[in-house]
Amino acid sequence: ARKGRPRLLSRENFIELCHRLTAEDEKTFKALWQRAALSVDWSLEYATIDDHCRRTAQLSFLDLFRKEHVYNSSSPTMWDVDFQTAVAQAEVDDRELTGAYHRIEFGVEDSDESLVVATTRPELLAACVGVTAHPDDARYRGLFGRNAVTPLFRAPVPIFPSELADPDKGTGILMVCTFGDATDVLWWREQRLALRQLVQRNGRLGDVTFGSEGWESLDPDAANRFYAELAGKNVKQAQKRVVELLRGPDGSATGSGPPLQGEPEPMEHTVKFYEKGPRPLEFVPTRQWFVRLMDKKEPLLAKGAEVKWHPEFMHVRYRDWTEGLQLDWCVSRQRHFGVPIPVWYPLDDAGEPDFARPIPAGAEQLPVDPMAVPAPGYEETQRGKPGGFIGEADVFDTWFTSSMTPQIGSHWADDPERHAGLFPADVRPQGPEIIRTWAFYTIAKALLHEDSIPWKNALISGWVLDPDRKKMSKSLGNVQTPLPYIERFGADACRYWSGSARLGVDTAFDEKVLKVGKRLVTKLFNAGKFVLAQESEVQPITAELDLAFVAELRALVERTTAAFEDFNFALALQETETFFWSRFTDSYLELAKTRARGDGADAAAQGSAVATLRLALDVLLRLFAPTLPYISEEIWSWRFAEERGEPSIHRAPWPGAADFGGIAEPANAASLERAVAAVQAIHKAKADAQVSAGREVESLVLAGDAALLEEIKPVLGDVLAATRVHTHQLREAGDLEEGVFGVEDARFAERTDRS
RNA sequence: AGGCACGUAGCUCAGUGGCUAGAGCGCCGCCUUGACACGGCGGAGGUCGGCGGUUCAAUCCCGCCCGUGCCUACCA
Repeated sequence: ARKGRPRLLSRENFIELCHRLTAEDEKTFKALWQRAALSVDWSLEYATIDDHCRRTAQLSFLDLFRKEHVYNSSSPTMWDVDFQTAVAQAEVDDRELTGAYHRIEFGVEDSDESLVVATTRPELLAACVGVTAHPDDARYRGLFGRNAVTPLFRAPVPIFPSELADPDKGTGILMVCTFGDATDVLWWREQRLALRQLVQRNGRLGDVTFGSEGWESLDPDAANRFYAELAGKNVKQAQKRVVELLRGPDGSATGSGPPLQGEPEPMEHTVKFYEKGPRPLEFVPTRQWFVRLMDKKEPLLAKGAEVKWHPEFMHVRYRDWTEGLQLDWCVSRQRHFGVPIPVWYPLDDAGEPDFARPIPAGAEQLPVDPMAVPAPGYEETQRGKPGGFIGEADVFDTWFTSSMTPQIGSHWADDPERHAGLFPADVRPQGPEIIRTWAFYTIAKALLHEDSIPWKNALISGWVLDPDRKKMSKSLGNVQTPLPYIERFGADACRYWSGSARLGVDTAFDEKVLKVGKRLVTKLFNAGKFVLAQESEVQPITAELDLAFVAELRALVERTTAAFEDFNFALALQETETFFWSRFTDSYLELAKTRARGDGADAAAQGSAVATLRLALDVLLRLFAPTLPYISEEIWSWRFAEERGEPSIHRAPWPGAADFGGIAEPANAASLERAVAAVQAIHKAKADAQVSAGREVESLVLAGDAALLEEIKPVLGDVLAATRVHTHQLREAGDLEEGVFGVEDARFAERTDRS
């Protein structure tokens, strides 16, 4: 509606354009999500504007209507003058603005007394309907019950006491207007003050006539003369002009000079804005539909406590928001594109709508547009005619539909059996900034419809911050989209990065993490290539080194599974990654590779190593699969897909006891650790001698304490093979650190060129 | 102003009432290794924001303070 341009479009054309645009956006998003390998069942795809969702949202309304949880009323509502629609509390943003206290002298009726109010909104002076101060404020106690007289417009308005007035703010006495802010609305209701609505829906001051009913003035001619200068102006323009008028002596309510006392005094204050709006919200009386929530804080809090929040402290945000609710949920929006509110209103003989007797749609006719279809029991020809009907033109707040996400998925509206099986849902993943909207309204709907929670777990992510730790936003121009990174690093690397972020913790975007992810993918590729290149026959796993490694692998599966079950996918990834890198590729694989190739090993020992390598790859791939779907699927396809008769790793069973059946425990759980320590000592000896780790060793002496030497024996063959030691001796030494080997008298072979 | 979270190596982040506080990146040195140089080995680098307290023992628990982010309130 801004700048008036879209108004050239008809409602129908506008809606048509919206459909076209959303279809394009959907395509883009779907392509991105598929590229990012989101494991979505695309057969269940929906759009919140499609028939199924419109039916669900409208059915939700009808259910709430039947249960009397919704009502329509004409009352001051937060209104965005640019978007020209009502907004809900949850869509409001506070912004710091510089304003100014304007001190304005009022008269007191039938006396020569005066008072000075302080206001930041002098342009609403014509809408002043009262004056109030704190009951204990000695300065003003004598004025309560009498009338003040406004300058310029000479309107007599009641002076009343209110606890809400702060004696320390401004002058301690203030004018009540219809409507400057939420407190004005409160006073207007409590004191049953007059309604002098000045600001119109378009944000401009309307036409009013002082001296007419509701616009009383002691001097209507003067009032109208002044007001003529303001009518039609927007709020900002009107403020400028009214201040000029107040600087003149003519408008004084006391005859003692200009009403404006001194110069306006700049101050900082917070003002409510629609989250997308450029100008402050106004309170404008309009007819709106509301969902009654203010009387349901207790059950809302109870349902919130039933949900398991991850991380737990996010529950506090829900609680704080719910406890702080101040208004029922305004669900009607004055927009073209959206889900229509499925009601009509009967017209009386004079053609006036009876809003107190709305006609709801029948459940069987959903989805329905009351602007296109006649009310039940009426003919289309009766639309707009006396004795006929009109259709509701408003649409729902988008959250009214989005709050039904679990029910949309479970087909609450048309498949009770499916709904019973899928509701409440297991998990809601979402961002922290929409706890007060998406999460809150979804919980509210589940409560109102079925006295249920909508989902058992709420997973609240953190934010991705830009590299300077600032929140990404359009206005800062620091927003990143995933596609360029998917192209540069691959989808798996991007998923590695997002999968590393802890729930509820903000993470600065860092390309380094993508590089690490890409490196992991490459390493997996190479490790997979090596493991599956070992073609010799698989034998039972019996070698001590292999058994010790398998025992560690089994423990890893348990830790990773537990982490996933706790929704701690970052820990699951970290556990698997660390194990893969340090225990598998750096340790076990290096130790077992010679034996697996068959160099000097018997068939049983070789087969044991090959079996272990295959098992490790098989299990690790499946542990990685949720985070790195592409590379794990690729490697899986090389051999396991056919072997297992399961083409996709993503449908293979999760690793568990079945993978470890019949494999014995190692004689010594620390066997792998001992072997690693021995290799490390020999590598260090080579590094000290500045020869490559691959250099053959003619002979060396491996030193260690007696227990250590005993423990190394079962895996010594693998150690010597991995380090290419030809002959060795063991020597008992007491002067080494615990668990550490020493290498003595190493004689390295001459370097030989490999052919 | 209140609430919640965070503050750990140059950077991005793990972590625990007790072994010498960790990883990756970056940095320095060595190794052109046979799945992988997008690799391997070795190394330097930290008063765990500050000050108090509880404890035999605190980076971790408690209090206060400083800084950062978010939420809520203030909106004359």
